[in-house]
Amino acid sequence: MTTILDVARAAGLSTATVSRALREPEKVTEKTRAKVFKAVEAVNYRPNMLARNLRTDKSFTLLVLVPGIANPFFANVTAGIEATAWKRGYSVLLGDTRDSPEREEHYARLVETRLADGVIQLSPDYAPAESRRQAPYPVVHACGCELTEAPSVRIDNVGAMHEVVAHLIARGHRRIAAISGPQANAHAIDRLKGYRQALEAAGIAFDPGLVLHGSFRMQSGFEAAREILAMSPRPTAIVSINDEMAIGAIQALAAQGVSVPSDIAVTGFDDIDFAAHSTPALTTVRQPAAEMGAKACELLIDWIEDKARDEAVHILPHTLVVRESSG
Amino acid sequence: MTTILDVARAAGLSTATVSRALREPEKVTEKTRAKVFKAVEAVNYRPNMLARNLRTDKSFTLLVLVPGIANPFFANVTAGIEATAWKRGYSVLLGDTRDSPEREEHYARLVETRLADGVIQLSPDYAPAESRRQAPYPVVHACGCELTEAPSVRIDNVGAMHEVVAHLIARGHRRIAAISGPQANAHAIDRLKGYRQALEAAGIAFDPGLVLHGSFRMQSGFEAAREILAMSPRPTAIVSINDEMAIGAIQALAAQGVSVPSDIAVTGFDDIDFAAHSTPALTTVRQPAAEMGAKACELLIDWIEDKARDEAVHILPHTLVVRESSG
DNA sequence: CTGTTAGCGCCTTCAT
DNA sequence: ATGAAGGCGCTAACAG
Repeated sequence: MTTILDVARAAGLSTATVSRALREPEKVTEKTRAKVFKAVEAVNYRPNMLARNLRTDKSFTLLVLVPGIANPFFANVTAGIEATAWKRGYSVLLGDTRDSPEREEHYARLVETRLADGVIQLSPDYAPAESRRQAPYPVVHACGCELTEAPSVRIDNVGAMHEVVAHLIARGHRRIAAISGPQANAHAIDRLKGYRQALEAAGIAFDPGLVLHGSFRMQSGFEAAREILAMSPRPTAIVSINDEMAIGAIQALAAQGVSVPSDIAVTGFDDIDFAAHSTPALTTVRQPAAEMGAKACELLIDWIEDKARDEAVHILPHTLVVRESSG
Repeated sequence: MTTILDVARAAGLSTATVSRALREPEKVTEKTRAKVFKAVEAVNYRPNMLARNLRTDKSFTLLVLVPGIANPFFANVTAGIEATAWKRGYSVLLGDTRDSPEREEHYARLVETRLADGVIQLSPDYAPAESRRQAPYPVVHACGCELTEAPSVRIDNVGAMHEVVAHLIARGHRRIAAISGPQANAHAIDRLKGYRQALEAAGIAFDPGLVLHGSFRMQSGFEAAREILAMSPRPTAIVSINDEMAIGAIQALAAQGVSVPSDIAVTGFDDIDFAAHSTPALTTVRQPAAEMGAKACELLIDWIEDKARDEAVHILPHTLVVRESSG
């Protein structure tokens, strides 16, 4: 293995000068720089980052904590993070928590061992505020909820779901079922809040019996739709808290010969790629996934490098995308 | 920051003993071990991995090169990799190449700087065989093609597509269009080969005019389907090389009032989650995505740790999953 | 079984 | 502008 010493010898210089030529080229003569570069080529030198990392006590690595990388929305956020990290010279460590506390604990440990300079968290309920404030390393949330503290990025989940429901009400719907997520899920809570607000604004009484709790997965949307079909009177619209469950619901409806949107309208949330290409195309809320990841990544790297923590909650714009499924 | 020296002092031992107690507990007295653990707790010690990595010249990190993490199939392979890496004490660095040579080059550089102990490549045409053989670090392919060398994991792409086409032929189809991928894509080449073989076996002449080249994305499947509808005589079936393009095609067909499968049958490839929940549900080939990732990860770690390179190409079983879209 | 000691490769004062 | 030298925190011989 060739080291910086090999380069120094080949160039007839000291290791200190080689190091400078490589990291702060302006602090070195033009001629010296050329000699160094030539020597680097000659001995095919690659700096040993393990050594550099130890010496500088930085890993230039970001840990991304994802509840599930197979979820297209999170995959897109992650892609945005990776793109930005790449631009700024950082690498991305992938931590798939699978909503397991054990795994989160493990990955938290990883940062404490200096393997990452900071964390981007995609799950809003990862850590209670108290423990987060005490985290000995920078943490930024990319998909926050109402309670998520700065520095963080999110959309207005409450307002977005409010718009969705208002859209359905404007279409004449008054009995609107909701497919929510796990009871304690922060995004589910926010979006359900928007659902209730919209009903209230329209003078429609909230009926807890119309709210079902799924798991964010297609299958649970499928099952929820069957339950909804059994309700009487039968709802004329279903809002789902994410696109996957909406797609599962549409399938269940189609299987029962219930036509969407003419019999029942369905809406999703996220605007993953498949939403635009489902049959019928899904009305949903577009979250700027990649931008959310990118912004969170910027905030984190700024924090790491400037030592200055951004104290803002960045609320990115969402869009109600009306397609066929809402009539 | 607390170091191993702090622990040693708190325990009244040498740093060497502390190191042993932590890494090779069996080489140390029960009593010593207890003292060390207590001291670790007392000073809240976390080993500095940057130092350990330098000293041992290992990073316990694997670089995963993905053509696009937003692609659900690759996301699932990655999830399989992460799960196995976690079990064996490794971390996963995510490298999204976006099919860009510049990015691949960059990430290759990363491994040469010791930031990763090896690479798992998900794109079969990443590097020509020649350069791979010379790679100074372990590389394992998780989604190989016919030409991919060992150590690697793949399915029988040729045989799988052969089955798909044979299935359609058995249903009475003789004019079968294909939505392929980019001309040079290795998976596209393999699968197209299976398509031709199946036609040949049935005595159906291969018609290059029936083969369209997409980009693996839904939109390109959508566009391809429109072209297919304009063909005369019109094909009675469409095989797509992946599920996304098949879903895009189904949407285009539905938009034109063409019914699937009664007017035209459609098949996909991969069996991503959405395939089972599309309308109509998609006939496709199930690739064991997570298992492929897991196996590749095992091979890579074995190689890294044993210094013994597995010389086999592991061909995992696929399954033809017949659903509604093929009639 | 435990302690002493010598680096891993690099960066960074401190001199010159 | 360049060089000499020390040390980041840890592990691995080598002694005892």
